[in-house]
Amino acid sequence: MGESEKKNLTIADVADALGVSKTTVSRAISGKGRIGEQTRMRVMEYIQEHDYQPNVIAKGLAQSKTYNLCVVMPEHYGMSDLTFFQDCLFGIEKISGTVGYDVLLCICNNQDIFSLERIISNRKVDGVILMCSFVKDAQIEYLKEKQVPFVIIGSSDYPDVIQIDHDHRNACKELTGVLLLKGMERIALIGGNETHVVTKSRYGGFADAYKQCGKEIDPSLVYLGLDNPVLIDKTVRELIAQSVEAILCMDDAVANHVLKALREAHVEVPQQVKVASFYNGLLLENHVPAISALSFNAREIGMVACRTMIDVIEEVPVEQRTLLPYEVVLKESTQ
Amino acid sequence: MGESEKKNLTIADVADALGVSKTTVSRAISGKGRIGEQTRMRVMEYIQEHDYQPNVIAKGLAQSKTYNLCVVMPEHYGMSDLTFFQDCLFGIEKISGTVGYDVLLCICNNQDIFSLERIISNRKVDGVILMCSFVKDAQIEYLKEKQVPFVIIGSSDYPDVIQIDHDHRNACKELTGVLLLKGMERIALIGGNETHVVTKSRYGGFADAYKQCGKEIDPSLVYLGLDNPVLIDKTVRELIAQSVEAILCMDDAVANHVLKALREAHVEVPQQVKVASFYNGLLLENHVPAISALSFNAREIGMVACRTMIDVIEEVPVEQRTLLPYEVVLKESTQ
DNA sequence: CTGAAAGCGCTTACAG
DNA sequence: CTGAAAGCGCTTACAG
Repeated sequence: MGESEKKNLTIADVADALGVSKTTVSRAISGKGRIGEQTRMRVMEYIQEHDYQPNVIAKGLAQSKTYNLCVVMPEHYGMSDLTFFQDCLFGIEKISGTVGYDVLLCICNNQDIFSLERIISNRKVDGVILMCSFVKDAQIEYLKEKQVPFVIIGSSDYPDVIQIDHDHRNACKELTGVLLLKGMERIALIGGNETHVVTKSRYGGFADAYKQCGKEIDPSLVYLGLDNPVLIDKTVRELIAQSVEAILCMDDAVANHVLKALREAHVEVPQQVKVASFYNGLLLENHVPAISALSFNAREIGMVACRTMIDVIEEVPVEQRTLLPYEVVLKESTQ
Repeated sequence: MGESEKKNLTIADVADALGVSKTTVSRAISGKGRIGEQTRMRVMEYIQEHDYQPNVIAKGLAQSKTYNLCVVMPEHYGMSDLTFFQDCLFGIEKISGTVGYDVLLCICNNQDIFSLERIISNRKVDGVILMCSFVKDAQIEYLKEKQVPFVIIGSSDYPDVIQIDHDHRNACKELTGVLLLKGMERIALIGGNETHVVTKSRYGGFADAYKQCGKEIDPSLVYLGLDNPVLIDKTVRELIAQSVEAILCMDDAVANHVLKALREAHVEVPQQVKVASFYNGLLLENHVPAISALSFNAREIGMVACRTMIDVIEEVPVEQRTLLPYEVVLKESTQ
């Protein structure tokens, strides 16, 4: 005690101190290979007392492992994705930490996966988690080519990719169904980046609800790909002119703008027009009136994705696709 | 070509292929040590053609380096911090990638730095960047004790810590000054987490402005530590009753609630009360009326912090404190 | 200018 | 049950 503990202990140090071989120490620590209970105890005790910390990098080199996961975030994000990615990331980090893996961050956009390529060719990770996937996805194509284990958060039409997703389709179906059951005839659907796979799922759910009720979608009320406030404003005014009864928004950033446009046009929610969002982030949290929306647990999906990724790395069998539950939260805006 | 390139090339492979020693190959690649221009070229050519990728992990082990940076994000965040952290992170990643470092993510709160301890004792990083620091900061104390190189984004009263910050104090002084110069007498200041160092800086700037004008702060108009909508609501109502002329908000999440409370009380901005924010995120982006606010470049501070961290690691001298510029953006809400 | 050898700190057949 | 030795893929004095 009181020693200047500048130098880190190595496995050789503890072997020497105990008069055993490095092999024995290694075995005591890893639990692999036969070893006498006595010696094991001695080693563990010494290690505890002298605060020996194995060098994970060296261990990794010997095992051709890194104990790192790469998680790739999209470079471009909107206000509402952001909290999703953040919470999701926290979920990933939470699990990875508990099983001794670390998270290496990678920022990509679908046009430029240079950053991902660097990390992979540097062999810095054992697997990668894609937080965002696209209809045509350069990341997926690259990872498949390089035969790097990966999972995606979301869905994908690429074959053989391991997917962890929320059940957006059924969620959207259910929320749309609620409005349809109220007898609404003129329901608009707006927003949604069409390069994202989730946009297809959401639209699919919307369509499913119509089909189930035996009604037809009115294509003139569907505006996909609206990605800026000015367009949304304009669209909302058009919808009002067409005496729309309800507006479904692809996410709460869209909903936020829709609500603003409605307010400016002095249209009351929910009295004159009902509004709901297909994704519920922090943005609308304190809105008055409270906004009906789908609710997904971002942290949970991160945790499940991470668990799955590690299973893949450690070669335990996993489901090809796992679908997580959702909540339909009906509030004032659809009443 | 066409070969199944399952096995990665090693430095030994290229040495063999070229009939030189591993030493020579290593030197050709690293540029360190004497080496004939001829042989250097031969090595480089071979490497290029056969797409040899050095194993960064092995290199690191030999050099006792990791080529990883740890960036720690706070676990708890508000809507307005979030875009800051995100952009900042992107700035860090941008620079780190270009100089061959990767970013290891760590989530901490000031009570629980377990995650950071794990990464440090696993020796997974060469240095750490703290994106958020506290008046009493367990992270800083730990890193100093362990003698791990680190820099912080923000300011700190701990001795000898390398700080990269925006000049919040002068920024706040300037914005407050603008209102004071308009002849406002009753300016309120609200919001701000008092465990954050930046809250002190902001308040300091606010106070500086008063001092410069030879006026006195009215303590009954200062509400620090307001961290929830309900409290903000209540406070805004009190302020209205006290016929406040302007409300300065510590950040735009606070501003957002203030604006909402004002709207509900049918108080017009800026006609009856002026409003401005000391931090400008995405949240107020499209607000009507447009909100005056301070503007800081989060991506830039991330880049500078990362550059500084790497300089520290590579032992090039750095400034103890670097202060980045700000913009005071005056819009409708203070006119 | 070039190379043989030891070393970074672990793991893991192989032999006893 | 335990250990000597080779190996993971690099770097770097040291010697020539």
